[in-house]
Amino acid sequence: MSKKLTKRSEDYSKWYNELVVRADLAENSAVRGCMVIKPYGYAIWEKMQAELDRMFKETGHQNAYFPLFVPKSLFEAEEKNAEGFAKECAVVTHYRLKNDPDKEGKLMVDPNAKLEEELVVRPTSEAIIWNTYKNWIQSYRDLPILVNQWANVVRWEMRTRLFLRTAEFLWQEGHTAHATKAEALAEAEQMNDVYADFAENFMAIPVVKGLKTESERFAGAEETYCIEALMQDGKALQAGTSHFLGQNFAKAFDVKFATKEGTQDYVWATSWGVSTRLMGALIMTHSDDNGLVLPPNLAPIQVVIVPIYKGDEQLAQISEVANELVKDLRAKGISVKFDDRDTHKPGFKFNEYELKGVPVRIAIGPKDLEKGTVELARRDTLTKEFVERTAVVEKVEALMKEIQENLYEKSFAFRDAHITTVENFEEFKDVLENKGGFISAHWDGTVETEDKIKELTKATIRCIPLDAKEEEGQCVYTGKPSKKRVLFAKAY
RNA sequence: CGGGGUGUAGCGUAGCCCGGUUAUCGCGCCUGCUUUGGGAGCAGGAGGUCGCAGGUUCGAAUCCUGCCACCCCGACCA
Repeated sequence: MSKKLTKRSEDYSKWYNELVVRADLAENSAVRGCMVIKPYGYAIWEKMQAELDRMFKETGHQNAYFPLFVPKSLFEAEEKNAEGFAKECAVVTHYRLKNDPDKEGKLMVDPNAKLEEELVVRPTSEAIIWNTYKNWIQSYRDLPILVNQWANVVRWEMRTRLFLRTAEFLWQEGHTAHATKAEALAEAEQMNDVYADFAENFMAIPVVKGLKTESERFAGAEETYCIEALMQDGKALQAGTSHFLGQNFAKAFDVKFATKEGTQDYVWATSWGVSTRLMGALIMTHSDDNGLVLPPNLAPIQVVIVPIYKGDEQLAQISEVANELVKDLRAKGISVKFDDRDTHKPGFKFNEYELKGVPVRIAIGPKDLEKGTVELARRDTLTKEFVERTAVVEKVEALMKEIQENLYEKSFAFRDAHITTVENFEEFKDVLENKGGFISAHWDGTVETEDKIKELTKATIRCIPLDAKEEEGQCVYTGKPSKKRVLFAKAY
């Protein structure tokens, strides 16, 4: 195996897979379609969780936990939701194994231990949660309920890809109940804004906020808000969704409440989620041919210090300087690793930390001891400079902000350059084929046209941007009148 | 589930068509010495049910049959 990664330009999928594995983020497991998230990858996910959790709580939400198993009868209560997920459900049918009488040392499913009712392993938790909410809600005084759950879900996908689509994935799912439609709608929109804020300001990933078309909408939702990001290969990635569920689940699970006026009404609902798929978005937005590039906000290690030395005596001298730096940087809340392993050479370490996306690297060698400097390297620009030892802490502190901003600006510029406005179908196909990215075009609003375009080009409507201007135009495919442009793209 | 492909050491592979000593090479791993400012060099070493089962043969990684697993392209999809 070559030491260098496959280049992005050569084979984007291969580059992605190699990067995920070699940067120590995750790997395929022995279980079909399931992935092992390795400690380094999980540390990044934990940072994301912590920030999201903070944002949820800031907007009044609390965490709770609901069962992994959903009895089939509950699962099928909301018909559209059930239908939408039916084809990818793992189902538990038995509760016991026994020794196989025909095969020594082997086990078999005990046919006498068949469950009376099958249990669906949750592909999403609306059903079990709304069945529970029924018991929690009697009056408008019980509302709103603003609950989030951190959990794993299972969707038995045919084809899987590390982080982007795995049979089991980690996510958070918020499930809220409200007394009015307006309040529920505001909640759905608010949480989509939270996601956008998180993606852009924390992950440095620019996103388009929008609404899904009817055919792309969550099964069981009245309206699906989403954030769409653009990957470096020109394909779009749905990074988060927030659904206005109307009264669909309240009706399916008979959740009524007494209003202030003394009447009975069904509860209004939302649900919203982001998953470990965001890790995929992170990787495919910022990384380069040398490996992962992490925004400082997400980096488990923000600064790594690599000593360059001959002999124990020199290492001791360098360690003294390094340890002081570690202390000073930590005092500023910066996470630092001093890599004094004697088992690897500096050049090896440089490449390793680049592969892992550590934002800033400090190298200290004999020359630096002499001059009172350190060598400071940025992962995002791959530039190096010598900095006075006394100025390092201040410099690094500034770099944390600068790199975070630079990554956002870089990906914003790329995204911006890949939103192409087109007026006719020839142009549409040409841009899709040769340039990629989002295509801003008029659409006549029908499912038929959307399907036809998908069939012909593999592009789907990623969203109807929330900030789309009213303008008179003609559908890019049928020529029928249209009042707004929508964003098309090939998607992950 | 349809169409195509692949299974050889931890990873990536040669050998297979045309059967024949001890199964090739690279990375990684172990030991020693020399090294250390961009993935070290040299020397030595360990590691294999050639996916599984059966068949043909004096002899099978190689040929035949069956099975299994995985990958790619569809359908599905956060």
